[in-house]
Amino acid sequence: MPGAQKGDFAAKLRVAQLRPTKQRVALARLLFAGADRHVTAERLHAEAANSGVRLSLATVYNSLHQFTAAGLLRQVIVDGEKTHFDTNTGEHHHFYFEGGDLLTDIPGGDVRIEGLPRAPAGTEIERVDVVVRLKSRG
Amino acid sequence: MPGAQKGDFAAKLRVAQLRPTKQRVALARLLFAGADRHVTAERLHAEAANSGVRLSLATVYNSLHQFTAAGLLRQVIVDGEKTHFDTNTGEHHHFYFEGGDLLTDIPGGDVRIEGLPRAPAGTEIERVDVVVRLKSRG
DNA sequence: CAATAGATTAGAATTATTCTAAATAACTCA
DNA sequence: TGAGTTATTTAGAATAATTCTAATCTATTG
Ligand SMILES: [Mn+2]
Ligand SMILES: [Mn+2]
Ligand SMILES: [Zn+2]
Ligand SMILES: [Zn+2]
Repeated sequence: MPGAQKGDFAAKLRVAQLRPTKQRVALARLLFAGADRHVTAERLHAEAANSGVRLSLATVYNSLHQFTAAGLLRQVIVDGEKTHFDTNTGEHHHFYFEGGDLLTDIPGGDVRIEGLPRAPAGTEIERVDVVVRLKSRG
Repeated sequence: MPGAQKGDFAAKLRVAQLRPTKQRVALARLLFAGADRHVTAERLHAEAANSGVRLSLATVYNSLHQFTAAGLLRQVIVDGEKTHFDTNTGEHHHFYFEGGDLLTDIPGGDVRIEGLPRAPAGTEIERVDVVVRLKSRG
C-alpha cells in the first residue's frame, strides 16, 4: 500500500485525478484533516506558510479551483470582496457575519424553503443558497 | 413647486438629503423611472452614456453607494466579480442565471424559510438572502 | 450674486484574481 | 531505474472591479 501513511490525502487526490504533489497534499491536509471549514485563498496561503509549507498564492488558487472542480470543495459567495471555499459539499446554508468575515454552517436538513416559483423556461435550478446575514447586537 | 416637472427625481433625492445634481438626477431617472431593476455600475454607466449623459464611472459608483445608504437601493451579492444593485428594496429573493449575468426577482411574500436556527449569541439577523442559481436546461 | 459646502472627475492606487511562460516534479514503462 | 512525457508550480505581469486623491466644478443659501 504505497503512500498510505501520510493520511489518505494523496489517495484522495489521486481519486480526483490530481497528482499528489507536495503542495496539493499540504493544502489537502490543511483543508480536510479536521472539521469542515471555510477559507479564502489568502488565508489558506498564510496558513500554509505558518505550517512551514512554501508555495505560491497562484498554486493555492489553482488548487482551490481544481478541488472545487473535483467536488472536494464548493465556493460560497457572500462577500463582494473575496471568494470563500467550503469543505462541506453537502446541502447546507450559511450564517455570515460581515464584521469578521466569518462563515458558519447551517445544516441543510433543518432548513426548508417553501413557495419558490418554478425555474423560468429553458432553465433548471442548480442550487439554492441561503445566507443569513448577521450583525452584532447593539 | 420648484423643479417638479422633470419627474420627481430631484425631489426624491432631496428627501434623501442628496443634492439633485445633473448626474444624480440622470441616474435616478434611469433607475427609478420604470419597473424595478438590477444593475451593475458598469452597465448603468454605459446606459447613461447611451442616453446622452456624460458622467464618470466614479460618479456612478458614488451615486449607487449613496442611494444604497439612503435606502433607495440595495446590493445583491450573487457573483464574485461584480456587485449588483437592486431598485427593489422590499423583502424578496432572486433567481440568478450565471451565463448571462441575469438577476430576476422572486417576490418575498411567496417564499417561506423554515427551520432556521436562531442567531448565534451576541448577533442578530440583519437579512436572509435566498439565491436560486439557474443553469440552462441541457 | 458671493461665499461655502458638497459633488464630480481624471487618473492613480488597491485588491482579488488570473494569465504567461519558463522551470520543475510526478508518472510511465521499457 | 532512467529517459521521456506530461502535469504542476511559480514569479511576475496582466486584468478587472472598485476606491481614493486632490483639483475643479456646482448647487445652495443668504
Ligand atoms: Mn454579475
Ligand atoms: Mn475583485
Ligand atoms: Zn459551509
Ligand atoms: Zn431584486
